[in-house]
Amino acid sequence: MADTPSTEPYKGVRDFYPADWRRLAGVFKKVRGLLESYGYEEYNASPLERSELYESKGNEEIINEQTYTFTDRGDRRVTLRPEMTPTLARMVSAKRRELPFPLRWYNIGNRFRYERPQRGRLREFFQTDIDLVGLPEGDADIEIVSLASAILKTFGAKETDFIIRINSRKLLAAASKAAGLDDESLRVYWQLLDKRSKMTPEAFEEARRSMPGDPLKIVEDGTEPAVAEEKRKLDALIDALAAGGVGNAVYDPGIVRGFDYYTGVIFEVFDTDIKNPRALFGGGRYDGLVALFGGDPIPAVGFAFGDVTFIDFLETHGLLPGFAGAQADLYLGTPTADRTAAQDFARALREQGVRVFVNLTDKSLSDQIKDAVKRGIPYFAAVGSEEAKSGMLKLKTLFTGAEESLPVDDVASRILS
RNA sequence: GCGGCUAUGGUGUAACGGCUAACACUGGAGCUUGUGGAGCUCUCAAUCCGAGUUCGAUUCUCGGUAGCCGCCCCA
Repeated sequence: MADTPSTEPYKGVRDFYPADWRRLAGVFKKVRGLLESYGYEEYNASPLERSELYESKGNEEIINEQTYTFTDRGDRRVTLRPEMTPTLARMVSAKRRELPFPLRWYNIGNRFRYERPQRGRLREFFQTDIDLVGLPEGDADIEIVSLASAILKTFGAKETDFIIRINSRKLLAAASKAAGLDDESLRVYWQLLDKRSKMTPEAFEEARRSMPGDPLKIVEDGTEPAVAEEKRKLDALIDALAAGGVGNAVYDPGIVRGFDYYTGVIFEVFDTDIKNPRALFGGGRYDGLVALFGGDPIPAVGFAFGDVTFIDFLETHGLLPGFAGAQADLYLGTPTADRTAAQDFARALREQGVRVFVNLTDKSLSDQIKDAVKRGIPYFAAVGSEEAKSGMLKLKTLFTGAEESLPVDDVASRILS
């Protein structure tokens, strides 16, 4: 008994039964439709990557403690991808001479993080990554932030349901330089900014005063020319977004983001519902990442969002579509063990695009109807010797109970209409 | 990595330290061999693991494990 395998999935990962997967796949389908309407193409790669891909960038603690990393039988160090951006940068760099820039690429796939599961955080989750590669700051940033907004709106979200908080790494860097902070105090200051939303205003002000310099003050004063210039560019971005129909983007000095590779605009999208304070989307400009593989830098901007927080958001706001669906349109019942007639009908109907399910059990016809109802299949017809002879089907609409006799050639158009 | 809460059939719940661990739903079989979801009957199925206290532990204690919720971190 001790060796009986558990039916539980591995810690922090999920099983997707057909009803679960239908829901998730339905959301993905809608996301794909929106992205493709903007000319974005889906790419993909293996979840297995060389560990070195993550070691030259990002943050040491994340790589060492928060990834699935192991050594394969050939002594190669392998990591299950925790994010897609390095893979994208690697792929872009590898074919930099032949790809038609700018690239509009997206990927929907699983990511792995070795950390303790809690609300909205699992060890495997699905993430959508959207990137625009090969254009400098400016219109590309506007398109990317607009896309984030468009995805939410295509699910029916209103601008009052979410807010886009924007900051700029260049602005942070210029202000920090002007404030004369050394690297260590800079790190502490950015951490403080990151925690601002979790602090009371008084606590934040007090912590801010205890720092050796105050970059935020320099931004607010606007007297330092280099800082004022970056702030002006950020304001221009927000104005351009508003002009393009994205009215809920705001400057937020508390947006910092954890990764070192961001070089320009950074942003996060939040639910305006205070019960759900987690970031829904996050991203920014990373102009230096592709150059890590050699060659000239290729500028890029993008963002990503995970399925767990996204679906939480949709549910919270009553925006999750039903995605009601059944495994088939028509259930062909078989009164006897001879199912050849039913199979013949099924083949003909499938060629006309009907999803047909043929009963293969020995259940009574009445149980077969119950089975069809339980499965949510909308139409039922029994096929036995009578039907084989006449070529007529008695098509029953299970939802209403109505039954009509149709020649088999008319069944497909009736069901699909 | 740190802390809090929880753990009983597949699911949701019940059981002053004391009888054969109860109920509902679900699953299976039947009433019903060419047409409905109901109803009725029967039936499968559980105290997370390991110590301890006790005459006796689902119940109390400790440890482990798992889940949830926070913290850290967050690509």
